Amino acid sequence: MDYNFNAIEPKWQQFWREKQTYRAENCSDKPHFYVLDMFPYPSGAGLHVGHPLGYIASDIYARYKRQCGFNVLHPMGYDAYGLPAEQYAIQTGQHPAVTTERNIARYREQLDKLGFSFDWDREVRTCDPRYYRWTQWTFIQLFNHYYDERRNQARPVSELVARLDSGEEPMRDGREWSTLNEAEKQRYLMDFRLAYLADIPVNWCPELGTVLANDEVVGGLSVRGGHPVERKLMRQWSLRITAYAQRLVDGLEQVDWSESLKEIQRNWIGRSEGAAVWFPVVSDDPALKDVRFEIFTTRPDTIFGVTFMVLCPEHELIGRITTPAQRAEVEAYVNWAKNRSERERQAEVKKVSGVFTGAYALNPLTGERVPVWVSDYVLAGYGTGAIMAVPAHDSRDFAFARHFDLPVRQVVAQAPDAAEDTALWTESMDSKSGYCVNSGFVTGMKVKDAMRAVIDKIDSMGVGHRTVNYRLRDAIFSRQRYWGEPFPIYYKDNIPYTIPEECLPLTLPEVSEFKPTATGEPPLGHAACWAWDEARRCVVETSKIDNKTVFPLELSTMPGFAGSSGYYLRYMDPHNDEAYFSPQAVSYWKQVDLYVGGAEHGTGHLIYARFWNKFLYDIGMAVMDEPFRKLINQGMIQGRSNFVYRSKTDNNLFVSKNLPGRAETTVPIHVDINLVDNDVLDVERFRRWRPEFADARFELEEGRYVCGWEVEKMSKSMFNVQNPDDLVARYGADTLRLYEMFLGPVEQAKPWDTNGIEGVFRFLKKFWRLYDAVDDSQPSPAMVKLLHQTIKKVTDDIERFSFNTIVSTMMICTNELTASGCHSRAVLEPLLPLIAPLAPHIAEELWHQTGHDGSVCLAAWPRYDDAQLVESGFTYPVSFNGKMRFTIELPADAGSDDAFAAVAAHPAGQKYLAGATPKKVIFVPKKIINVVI
RNA sequence: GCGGAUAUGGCGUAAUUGGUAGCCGCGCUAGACUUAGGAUCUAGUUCUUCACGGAGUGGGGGUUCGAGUCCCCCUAUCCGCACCA
Repeated sequence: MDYNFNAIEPKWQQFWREKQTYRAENCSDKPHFYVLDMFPYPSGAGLHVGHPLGYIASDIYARYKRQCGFNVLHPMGYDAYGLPAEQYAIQTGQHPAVTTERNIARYREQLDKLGFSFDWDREVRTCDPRYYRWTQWTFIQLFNHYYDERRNQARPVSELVARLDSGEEPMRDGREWSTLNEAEKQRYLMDFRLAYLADIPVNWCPELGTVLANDEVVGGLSVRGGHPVERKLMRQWSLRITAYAQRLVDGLEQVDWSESLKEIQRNWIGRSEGAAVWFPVVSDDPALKDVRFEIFTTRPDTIFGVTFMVLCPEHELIGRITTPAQRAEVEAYVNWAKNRSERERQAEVKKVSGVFTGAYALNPLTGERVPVWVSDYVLAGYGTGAIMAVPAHDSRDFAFARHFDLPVRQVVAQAPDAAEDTALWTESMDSKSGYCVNSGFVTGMKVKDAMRAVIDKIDSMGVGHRTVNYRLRDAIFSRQRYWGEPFPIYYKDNIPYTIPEECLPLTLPEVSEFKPTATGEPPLGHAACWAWDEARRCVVETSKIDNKTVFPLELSTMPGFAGSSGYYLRYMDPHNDEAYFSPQAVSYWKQVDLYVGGAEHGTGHLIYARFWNKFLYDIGMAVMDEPFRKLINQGMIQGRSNFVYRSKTDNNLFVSKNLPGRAETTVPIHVDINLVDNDVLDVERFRRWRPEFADARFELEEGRYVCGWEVEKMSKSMFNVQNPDDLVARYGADTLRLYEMFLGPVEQAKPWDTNGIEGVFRFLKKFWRLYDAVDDSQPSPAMVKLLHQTIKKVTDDIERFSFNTIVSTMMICTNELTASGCHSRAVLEPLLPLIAPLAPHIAEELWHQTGHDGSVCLAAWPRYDDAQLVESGFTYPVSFNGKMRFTIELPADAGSDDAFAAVAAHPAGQKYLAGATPKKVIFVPKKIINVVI
């Protein structure tokens, strides 16, 4: 019988569905294991071959663990809120819920065809009220907690209020708590809440009525529509993720992630140690008597080289310190800087700009007067928005000093007694190696020692202290969008209050339009029913707002990362209507043991989810501080485009790639990769592809038209998108699964290329044929050894996620069994559980054909036997005195005399034994031989 | 500019982690079988040479009996961050 995947695959997929083969229980005697994929956003385009790469890898591991006797949780769901569905809604009026539902159905259909072992019973969708209820609930908890720096964890705001009420804790700004009214108290508490409302500079596009991300603005105009964009302060919800910066850095030590991804996160968080120093303003004006700037520096050792100071254009002190003579110029500059988009500013980094305020500050260590400048090379969002400029040892300060002709003073040199460095005529010396010079009490010290000494000094003088700064910013949590989670927030006297937890979910209301309102409010402003009745505790018509008992609800919605930050916890207990997840469920599964997904989420989802989890840990919900124990980043699948070459002189003539006539062709033209097989063009289908090619003629090489190719991004416009459905229809899911793994290491980025898929398909057919006539004959020792080698290799490879080599190993095994005509049940049967994780359908079918009941996907993982492995000749790795090690191959019947001789004959043996035989050779098969000389 | 990674046949890759470089697959060459196929099987395929042999893991140096693997210096490509004080 032929290998008919079309009959086999649907049959077993149905079998698994009916028997609920992959259902996970929340309690079991077995050890638990949680394998998770990053859930997809169900886009209208459906799955392409890049999506399943990670899913296949995780599925292999999940199946393997199941066969090893683990209770495996392997769920799947959808990140269903998002922009594309909403953009589509604006264009067509089609409700995002409808398109999302349709896309999910299509995704599910595509996923089902690939034979994944997901427990679909646990599916979650972020747009499902039964799910986002808990996203809203978490937001309320964030709102109601603050970060206690001393205990280093989130604590209820109510505790803080109690301490303020009792007078145990003074207010930070020195005011008296008991004298404040409700609004003032709430405003004060807002600076502590982990979810807080604050004025934040954003890119606001009045025409589009929305905030735009930096990458949506070019040259001060919106990418979509080309409307002007202004920098504007807007009240936005934010999450105080910066409170967790240190723990987010520290937690990386506990997780098994690639070093490069950890490094990406460390850089993103950007921890830097340094000092905060106060520079008092020099002025006769009594109003400025106690005014001082706080600066942050990582190079306190260079404080003796400060020749000027720079404030960011947004700095609050600029208005107060600017002298009348400079006022007009400063205001013009600040204004200019303010209206520059983030994009423009970044594009013109090398252009030096700035203006002198007329004011001077006092260097607290030297007592020297230095001018204070304003420039946009100092960023408002980092440190204190003010710096001490040391042009000799900072390249940016150097550029500024050269441009405005400010003095440059060397305070670090390669040697303590070095002459002044002429290199400083052209560039700064930023290196931290060397010695301090011209630096008062630290002169002659090494830079590193001076850093410590200066910090100690400013600390004792009371003009500064040691401190740590982070590059990480708080996460803006508001979106002026419809298709997202509504905030469980209403406003009373402009003060936000949370909806009572029992009233959740606060379901997304229907709106008449998905666009912003005429007054520039988010789409929820169109909702007829979007007001909160405080007394009746329910949502009522917007028209009933009276600000006495009925109040307006928040109109913006949460961003995409809200729903994806805790979904992995919900899978543990997805049907729970009483809680996010039960304590029993979370204390059973604990955390994700293996997480598979793209590295592009390194600075987004993977940071937010860790923050979310740490917060839930602090409030006693999660039981682990880190959510994802091991993480594998699947490499991006790029497209492999094909090209045809059109003659310059004849529009209908196409020249094959390797012909001399190629030189006389135009730029290569993209051709749909579905018309190409192994780079050979199907000329008939090409003519039918588009009317303009109907009359195409071809200059062929050896009767074929060979296309050119190039690796590009996978995109529709390049006709290089590969749809997995086509390949499943042609080769079956098992072949596709195997081939995606065979392509190369999972973690490596690689172009999609179907050129090798035939080989994998051939292997499965060959494997299938092995089982044509299984007999009960005694296998030869060589075949037994082959079996055990295969088991060992496959087991090792799965454990180290080297899935591409598993396929090779199975191919070698199949080739050898075929070549020696082995059909022995004793060898063939154990191979089936072995291949089941990779190609579950064929394994299942053959398992039944060899006379088994039940599912091979639940059958025990085969064990290898060392004794069988060494049956017929094997390799001894050898070590000399535990130091040297090398491999000697010996026949199976070799005795210790042969081992002595082999060691002595080996180059290493000749050198270290000098012709003598070793006294003793200890050898353990497949391990080490110690040679005693 | 800073940080990280990678570099092996015509192509995708492998190498028991310091021990015979090129497994497996694609492609290619030759052949077998054939009811002519996008089927199956066999042999060959790093380069160079008629051959013996020689060279060979981006380039250069080093450690070692022995280096694709470890160390130093370059080069190229990819990714992340980017005026972060």
